[in-house]
Amino acid sequence: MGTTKVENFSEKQNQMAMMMKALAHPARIAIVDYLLSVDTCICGDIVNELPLAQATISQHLKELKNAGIIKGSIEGNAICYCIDSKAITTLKKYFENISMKLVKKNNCC
Amino acid sequence: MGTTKVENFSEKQNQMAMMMKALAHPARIAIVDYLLSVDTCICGDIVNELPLAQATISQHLKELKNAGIIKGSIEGNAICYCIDSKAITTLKKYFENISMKLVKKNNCC
DNA sequence: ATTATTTATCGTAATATTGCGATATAACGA
DNA sequence: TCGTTATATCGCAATATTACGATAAATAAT
Repeated sequence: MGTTKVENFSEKQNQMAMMMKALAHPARIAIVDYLLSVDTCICGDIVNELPLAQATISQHLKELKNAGIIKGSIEGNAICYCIDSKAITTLKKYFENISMKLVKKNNCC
Repeated sequence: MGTTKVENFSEKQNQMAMMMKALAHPARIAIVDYLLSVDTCICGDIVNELPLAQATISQHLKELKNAGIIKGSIEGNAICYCIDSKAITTLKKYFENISMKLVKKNNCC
């Protein structure tokens, strides 16, 4: 136990859950916030922006990258991170679809 | 350690992360899927729909309810659950806002 | 070449999550 | 009242997550 029973759910459901999980932490939301706040996506100073140790932030960035929320490319000494709009579009569509379906329903509660 | 350093992040960031966390599990995505698939929100047969024990599903429903994703009202013997459109709107707007900001940016990556 | 800067990884401790059987609670029907 | 049905809660075991210091790796600057 303790393990999610992934095999019982659809590919899409698992994928959706994975993306949500990547954003299910305030530090990772803060990272996304920060990436949006800067003009270009050339960064490398995320560590100074967040009140967490460098190792911790590196771990959070890895999770965001694994889920496809951000992507990073090596820029000389530092690494340039930015948001992957593809993932955002998927998530946006997911909620827009739910929203649309809810309007069509006679929500009794 | 092991605890999220909630105090270091904004109210909004923590709230956003909490909602995402509620959806960060395939079973909970499946529950939302199911609630959308039925016409009315009068249910009470979620347990038969998912390949998980009743205790587990009850726990997942509790988490969704705590995060404000669903709401439930007692309907005689059973409980009527449905999606709370308020939460969905918040999440939808969050991603629409990111999407909009990304368009305005010269994404270099 | 040596040192500084930046990011990743390892190891580890503390805590959280997942899942389920067992049991409790509460309303319904006979 | 008594059994049935629906949901919640408890307690526990297995596993995952969070956080960080230490250290590694890789490039930049001197």
